[in-house]
Amino acid sequence: MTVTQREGTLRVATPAALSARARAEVAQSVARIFAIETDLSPFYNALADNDPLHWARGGAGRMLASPSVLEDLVKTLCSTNCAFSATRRMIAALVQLGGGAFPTAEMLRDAGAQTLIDDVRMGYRARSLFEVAERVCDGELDLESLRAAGGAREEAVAETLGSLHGFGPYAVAHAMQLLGFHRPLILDSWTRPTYVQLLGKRSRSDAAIRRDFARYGAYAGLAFWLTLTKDWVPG
DNA sequence: CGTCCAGGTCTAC
DNA sequence: GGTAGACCTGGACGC
Repeated sequence: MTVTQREGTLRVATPAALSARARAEVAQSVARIFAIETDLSPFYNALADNDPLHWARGGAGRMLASPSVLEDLVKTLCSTNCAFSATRRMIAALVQLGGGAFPTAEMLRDAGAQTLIDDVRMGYRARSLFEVAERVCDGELDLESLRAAGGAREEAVAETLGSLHGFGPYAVAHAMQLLGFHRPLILDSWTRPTYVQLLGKRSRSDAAIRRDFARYGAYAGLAFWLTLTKDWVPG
């Protein structure tokens, strides 16, 4: 499957023709991957002409996400306390567990925590992932309802995510960005030094960093991310 | 071959 | 409320 952009429209090409049902599923997945329902116009409109992020009005700021919230949370969990190469290895192992696609909550639960340890080699993260999978299967946790585009409340989402084992401040902030809540700053061992270097300073506390972006209000976390990744944007 | 630690978090003081 | 110590794993290092 390939996705191309032309004249403000995303076009999806598949190797073979799809049924109407499959087309709808692909369309929904692509929409979620590119956060189509996220409306960034309040952020863009609030940027003054002399704002250092004024360039973002060209359309920057969409976070690439996964088709499902579960997948985003698992990927986030697998990014904690390890090198990015390890994150990718764990995700690849999970996809193998899923038979070539990302596994469902049922598949993760049925696999069992020990398989997550022995085969996926997730280490102590296996417990956290298994607990989430179990709660989703039990109907106790409705992850898809946490999307901003679905009308979820920011405070409630932060509380729910924070209550999950293995989800501390970094993981919650990261997951919330992917869910369409752009306030929390993703503070980790990459963003902190990157920002400090950008500032040309020797160090800066988390509190000071938050103060630097407080004026962006509900988009503070997005503003922080855009500041760090400006050189990722072509042109 | 041992030590360190990377896109952190939890627990126990 | 703040902070050591432990925690799986596997690359990257020093010796």
